[in-house]
Amino acid sequence: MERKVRVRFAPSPTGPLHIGGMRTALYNYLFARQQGGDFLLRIEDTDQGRFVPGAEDYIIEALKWCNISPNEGIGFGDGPHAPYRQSARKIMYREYVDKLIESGNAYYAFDTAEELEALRKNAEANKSSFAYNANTRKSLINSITLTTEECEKKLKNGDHFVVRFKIPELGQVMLKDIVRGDVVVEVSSLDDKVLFKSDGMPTYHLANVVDDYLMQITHVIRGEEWLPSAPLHVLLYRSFGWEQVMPQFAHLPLLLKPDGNGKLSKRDGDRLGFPVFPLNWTDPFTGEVSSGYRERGYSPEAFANMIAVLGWHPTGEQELFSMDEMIKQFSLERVHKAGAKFDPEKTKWFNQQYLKKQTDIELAQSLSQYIEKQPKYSCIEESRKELVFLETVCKLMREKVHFVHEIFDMAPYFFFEPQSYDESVISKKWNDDAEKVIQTYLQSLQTETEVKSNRYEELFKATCADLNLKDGQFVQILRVCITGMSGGAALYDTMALLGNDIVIARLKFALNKLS
RNA sequence: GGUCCGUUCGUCUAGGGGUUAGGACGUAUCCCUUUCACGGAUAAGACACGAGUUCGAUUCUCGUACGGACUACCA
Repeated sequence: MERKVRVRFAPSPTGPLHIGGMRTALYNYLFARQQGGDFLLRIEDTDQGRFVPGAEDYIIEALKWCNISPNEGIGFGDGPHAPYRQSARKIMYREYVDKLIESGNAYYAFDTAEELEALRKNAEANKSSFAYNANTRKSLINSITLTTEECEKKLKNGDHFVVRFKIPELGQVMLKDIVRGDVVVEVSSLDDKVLFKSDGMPTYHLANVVDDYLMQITHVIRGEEWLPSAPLHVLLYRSFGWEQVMPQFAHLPLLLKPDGNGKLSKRDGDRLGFPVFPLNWTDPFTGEVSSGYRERGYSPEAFANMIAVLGWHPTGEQELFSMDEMIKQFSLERVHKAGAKFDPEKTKWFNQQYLKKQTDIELAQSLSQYIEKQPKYSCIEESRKELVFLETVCKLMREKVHFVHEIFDMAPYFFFEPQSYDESVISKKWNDDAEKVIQTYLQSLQTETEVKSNRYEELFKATCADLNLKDGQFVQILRVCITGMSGGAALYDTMALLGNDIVIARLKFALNKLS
């Protein structure tokens, strides 16, 4: 019988999600939406020692920002399988561990962490390695080596114990992975992983399998770092007798560092100057702030598009995909096998592409929000904060930027009176002729009212012609006098927007400063 | 070390037994343009290596090299 597709994103709230985690969430979401299935968010907080305040809220906020909405789970209205936080499901796991112990697939182990650590160190010193497995469990302290009485006594005593999975001695596990094909592993290479910790909490392996079963998950889409433990998970399903409803696996390629090798980590962002997180994050312990894509001015659509094509691509040469297009075209079969090196440069291009799709007024609204947060906001004249003004600014600047905020950052002359003038242009082009041109132009402007863009141009050309000079040589000078800068928006349009009074004032000021 | 995964321009990728191996980012040059951009055009730039299968392999198989993940009472 065809089951309804149900997938989950199951992060651990140990810090902010980075772009790799966001991509995993996205792929789960795309797949669920395309298949008409469910997508749920489950919080895997079985390690109480790694709890980080705020991390869970961060995850929810990041998903919402990116329009990756689970239809079930923490932060999204829960659902029929609540609770969706593993710490709140704690009591359920014990029942399942007991089943495994009863069926002989798991056993109590009483070795302390220190004892095992010593064994590991020892093995390392001998250039070998220690694993709790079929060979070594016979000589360690557990319910296999202990008599039933001894074991019960220890349990009754309240001695600390863990429950370990008993890996079969012989055989192979075959894992069918949608991305990678069949992966075969000898069970003898696996070790007896802890399923149930001495603090009464399950480990990831147990909780993940039990919850996926209970929540009727059909596809496990997760990062490649889980591939090595996937055979264990298969064995777990088998031991529980759940193999018929075992989810299909799809292990996603890793996101790699832009420089060198290795998987992208939280540190790389600060080191290389680009965000690795969707949103800003302040570490609650150190106060350290890591920057996010949202705060850097990326649109969520651009962000989603850019992470989606890092490891997945449909046939053809399309690069830009709306969320709906991605939902339509996504397929796990077309996810790459190899890891993708993250390229921070290309992210800017993606944002630019999405910026181009926005209307002037939409841009003006975003720009307005940005300007309000500027320290010099109060110095800006009121009329230049108005949307109609900003709309024209955006119209003039939109082709020149990757981000809305750059409109403000790159073109301060729309908001402030220039105080200094680009030295490279002045030193090269400011001379007696230039002064004469600006002087004459200023005079003719003073006789005009309501000057339009093409009139500014006409007048400037006429001014130069009257002086027997070529206008082309002096346009740069005019630009610098008006804006202070050597590059920027279409000059005469800029002047028209600013208005004749401002233009005259700026020319006077410049003449004063430069001559 | 062991287990597993991977390898097409610098990067993201399309392709796939016979192709001038395509696109995008970035880089360079040119055109457009009074600037800066946008846009357009052009250029440089890749099938890791060695065998095998085959008339033919970048594509299939096997090795080698290189890279990566995992190897906790973390997820």
